[in-house]
Amino acid sequence: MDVGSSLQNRVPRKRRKMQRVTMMDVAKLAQVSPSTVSLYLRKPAAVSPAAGQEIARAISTLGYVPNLVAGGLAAASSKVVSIIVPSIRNAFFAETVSTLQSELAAEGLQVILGHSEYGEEQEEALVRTALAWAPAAVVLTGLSHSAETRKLLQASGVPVVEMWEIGGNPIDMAVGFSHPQVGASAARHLLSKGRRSLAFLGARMQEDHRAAKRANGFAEEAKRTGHATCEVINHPGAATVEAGSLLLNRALQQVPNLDAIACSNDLIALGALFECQRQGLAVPDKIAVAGFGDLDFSASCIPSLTTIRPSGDLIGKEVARLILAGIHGAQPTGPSRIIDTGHVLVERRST
Amino acid sequence: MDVGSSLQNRVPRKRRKMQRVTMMDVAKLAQVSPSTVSLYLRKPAAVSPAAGQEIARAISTLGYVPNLVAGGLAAASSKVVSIIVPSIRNAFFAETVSTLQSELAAEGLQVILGHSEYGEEQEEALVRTALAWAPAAVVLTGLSHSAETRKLLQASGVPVVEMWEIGGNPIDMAVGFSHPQVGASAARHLLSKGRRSLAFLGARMQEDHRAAKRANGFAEEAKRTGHATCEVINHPGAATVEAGSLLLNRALQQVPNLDAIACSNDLIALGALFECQRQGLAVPDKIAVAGFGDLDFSASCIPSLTTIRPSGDLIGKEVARLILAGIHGAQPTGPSRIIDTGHVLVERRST
DNA sequence: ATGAAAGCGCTAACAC
DNA sequence: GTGTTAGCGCTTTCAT
Repeated sequence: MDVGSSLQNRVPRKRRKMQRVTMMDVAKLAQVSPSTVSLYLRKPAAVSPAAGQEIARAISTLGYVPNLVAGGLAAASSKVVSIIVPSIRNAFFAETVSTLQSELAAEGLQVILGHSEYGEEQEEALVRTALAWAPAAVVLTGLSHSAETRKLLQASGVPVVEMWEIGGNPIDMAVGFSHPQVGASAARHLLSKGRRSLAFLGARMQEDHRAAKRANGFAEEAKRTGHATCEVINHPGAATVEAGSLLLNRALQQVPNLDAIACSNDLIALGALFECQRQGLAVPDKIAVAGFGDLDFSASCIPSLTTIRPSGDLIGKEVARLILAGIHGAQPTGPSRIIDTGHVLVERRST
Repeated sequence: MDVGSSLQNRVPRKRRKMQRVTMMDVAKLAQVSPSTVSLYLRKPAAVSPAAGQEIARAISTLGYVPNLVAGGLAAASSKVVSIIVPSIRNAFFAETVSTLQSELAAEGLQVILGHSEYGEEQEEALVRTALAWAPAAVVLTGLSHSAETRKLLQASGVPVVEMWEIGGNPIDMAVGFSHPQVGASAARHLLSKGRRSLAFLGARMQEDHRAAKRANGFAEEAKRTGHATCEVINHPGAATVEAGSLLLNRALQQVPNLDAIACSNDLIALGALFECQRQGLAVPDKIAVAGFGDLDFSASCIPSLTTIRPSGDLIGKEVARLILAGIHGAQPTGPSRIIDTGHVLVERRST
């Protein structure tokens, strides 16, 4: 039992930081070399059963927890995936991040989270710190980024996945769907119901480029298909139920004989629904309402809400798949680096 | 200029990993030693203006990004805060995490996220990996954890903040409010409106201990104050609008003359509201409805929802404050390590 | 104010 | 299968 003595020279005369248990301590207790412990930790099958037993015992008696920081430094790539979304308060991104986190955690990857708040400079700063972690991958939202952000990412050589949007050219990989097409789908649906005086209600579209693209797709399809009128109305603040009420009122003022609205978000649609109820406007008889997102309440509100489901879950899964494939060696090239998760129009009572 | 020759021995004959720009490269370009660069990065004022200029120039021409992994290893504590919540899909936690992330990012700290999905074993695993990052702090949700989790955390010496609950004894620090008191507030409010046949509608209370405590507090207050009846009804699945509809129907069956309900979550309350509307039960005349959370829609739904606001934002701010105070040296002791953020009952039309 | 030197705890060749 | 040997890129005394 020479453990005690050898432990002593681990105590320097100066700094004393609670002396974390290291791999070396485990190695000593188990009577093997540190590299064997390291090997055991990464591929248990590669060490002899006997040594494995000893190591396992040592680990548990010492309560050893591997230091991933040191591991990341030595391996020159940390087990971290950095995810940058505009806001985690947004149910869409919360869903994707949640799924992504679970999928990646199952493979031993950690998620580092950042919020850009829809700002490109903020995003750039986040990307900079993200790269400082030598991450296994970085995940960004959308395809619009500052030139510097793209440069940083490209120069880093780190796998990059842009999510929630396709249709431009990605830095590296992309998983998502086309926002103009979502807008067009909504327009076609409303038009097919015989509606002709349309409005698109959106929030924060000066910053949220994806919402703006949905609005454009909607307006263009409305115009293209013929004799419908279409107004796009923006609320500069966040997409909330409250904003939905305000927007509906503005639409009512600006669009004569308004008979249908599409919203950039189900929260806005819900607010519009409430406002219609308050004003005694029958939905869908007088005004048809379509949303986007298929949120929690959309199936159960009154009337139930026709909406477009983007599948944040699926996006999360596909992003995870791409990242894990990259880590496990398979480097997909060509079209498999862009995945279209599509969108589904869910017709309910509100139209 | 002997820079060239010394650069050569950085290129080993074997692995070649895209040769990241290091602090040493910066030092060479700026004609100073690496430690001066390091110093400059941490306290720019401590190096001479001349050297500072050179270093800054070198950094920007090389596009140097410091490696935080290496820094964390050398400094024996990484600039990471690990946050573990039951689910980020839950608007409560999304709000707190969002605030926390912003506050910490402003001080150069990264947030690592984990989801326990309300499972203690899952939480334990997450805590284990969290500690593997030698984090500056770890943030947990609630006060219920496995014994092993507590032990791990205590042994690690890392600052721990438990949030969204107080009233037990925390591992280290706690920021939140008392859930039984929230339940009691709801009960008192309903009682004060003359209601006597009460029900508490909750979801996932077998796992969500905090919701269960709100239910208990509600039931006890109802009984304590006298001649009211109270039934607690649980939906095993997640707290959704859909669940709210189901729960209201069960309450209607189980409680004769039901005249008021309190819900463990505004989503459930919203579902109940919709179901009342569907069944033609006037709210609040026939049934009063109170929620918890003050979510986005609560002020604008019909009728607007009386609810209890827990202030996830404030919790996030206070947690950040505690963590930053710890890092900056000030070690608060005693009662200042437990912060009660309280709760506010927001009375609206539904009661 | 600046630099030299000694690690932080681990991984990954490579030899045995 | 196991141990030896070098680092990974940075921080931090301690001298100068």
